[in-house]
Amino acid sequence: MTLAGENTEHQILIAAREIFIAKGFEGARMQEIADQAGINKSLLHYYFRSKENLFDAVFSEVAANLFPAIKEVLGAELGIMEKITFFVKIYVKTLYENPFIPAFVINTLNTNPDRFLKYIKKSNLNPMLLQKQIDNEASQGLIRHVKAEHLLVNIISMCIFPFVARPIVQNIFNMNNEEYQKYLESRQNEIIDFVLKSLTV
Amino acid sequence: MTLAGENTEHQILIAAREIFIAKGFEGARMQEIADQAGINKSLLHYYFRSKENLFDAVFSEVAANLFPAIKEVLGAELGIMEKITFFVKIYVKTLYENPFIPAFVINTLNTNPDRFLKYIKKSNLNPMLLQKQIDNEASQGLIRHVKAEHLLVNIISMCIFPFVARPIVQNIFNMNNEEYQKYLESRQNEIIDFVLKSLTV
DNA sequence: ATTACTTTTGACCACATGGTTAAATCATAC
DNA sequence: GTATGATTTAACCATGTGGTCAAAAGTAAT
Repeated sequence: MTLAGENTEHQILIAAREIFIAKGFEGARMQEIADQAGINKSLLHYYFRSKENLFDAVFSEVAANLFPAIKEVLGAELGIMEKITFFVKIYVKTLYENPFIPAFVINTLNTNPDRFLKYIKKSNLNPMLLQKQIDNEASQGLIRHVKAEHLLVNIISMCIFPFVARPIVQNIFNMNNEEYQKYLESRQNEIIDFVLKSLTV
Repeated sequence: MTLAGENTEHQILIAAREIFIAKGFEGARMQEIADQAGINKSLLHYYFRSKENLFDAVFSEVAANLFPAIKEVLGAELGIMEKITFFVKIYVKTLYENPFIPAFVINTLNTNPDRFLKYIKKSNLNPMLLQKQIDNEASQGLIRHVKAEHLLVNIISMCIFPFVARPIVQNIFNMNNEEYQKYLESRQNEIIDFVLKSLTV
């Protein structure tokens, strides 16, 4: 593959990513992706045989970037409290920079479950270790005892939800866009506070 | 409108609801809805002029059922602790009975924001009252001080997320379907615990 | 039974969609 | 510069889509 080719392919992926994220698999149009990439529609099929293939290329890349952050932090050499603090900060920041990805993944997850199953690639995210650490620190009286599958889901829920349900939340609390940005930022510390307080013995 | 007509219209709405929830607006096919309802495709257009209209009828009904529960509980004559307990129990139960609705709403919200805006119908959900109550109980030393817009979002996040991200969560924690059902049930008390512990002074 | 009206159907249409193909253009090596 | 292979394009195609329409079937009153 020559340089021109690689560049084109990259342009296509960028364009496809944008369109697919905005409209989902069914809502996206090959022509629109081509326009966005500034190329002929046939080129899409030249580089990626079909819409499915193109989507897969986009989705696998997007989905792949969702887990490493979690995994890395959870595996770090830190106490639970510090891990949580680190995780929330990193995760919310990541979401802040890619605010539409969670809704895209959730959408794909629920309307094309089969398509998603290809990428489950055993996330290698082993919650057993986290549970061990929790049990350990709990027996030392540092935190109260909780189940990892609840703690982790609780934290991730609170991080992600304001991004996927933004219009609702924004409306209920009567915020304009600027205020919502600030709200999202302020949630970092609020979530950390909320969780740590809850873990206090 | 005769009885036959009302019945047919109802059948259509039931079928449309099922298909739209499963596949979203773009993914749903009028023919499929007609088949599901056991009628001719033309009848869809006879009762609802267009796909948009049919979707609107479905969505407004589905969305409308999302808020009253929240509103009712929040307005009740209960202390914060009791309100939270009640709310989580009612809400998770509702979700349990309609597990695909949150993803459907989130999907619509994000891929067709304009379509959603029609239904914002000032939810009448006034968080000011909740904030007043929080401030009040906090000054009495019953709970610590928190902001309503964070507390409410935190609680709702933890209730909804496991339903919209089920495949991911189920995979990470290696649960089969039965185990996930139990997990969802067990979350009721876990969430309540988590929140109440966090509110302790 | 006839009339007037609503409900239901099958045939049809215009158009958008994903995809194909053959030719044109571009690079690169000789 | 010419031959060879990769890249790009324009013109098409088959099919699926939402939607229309006129006719058929059903319903109820007279």
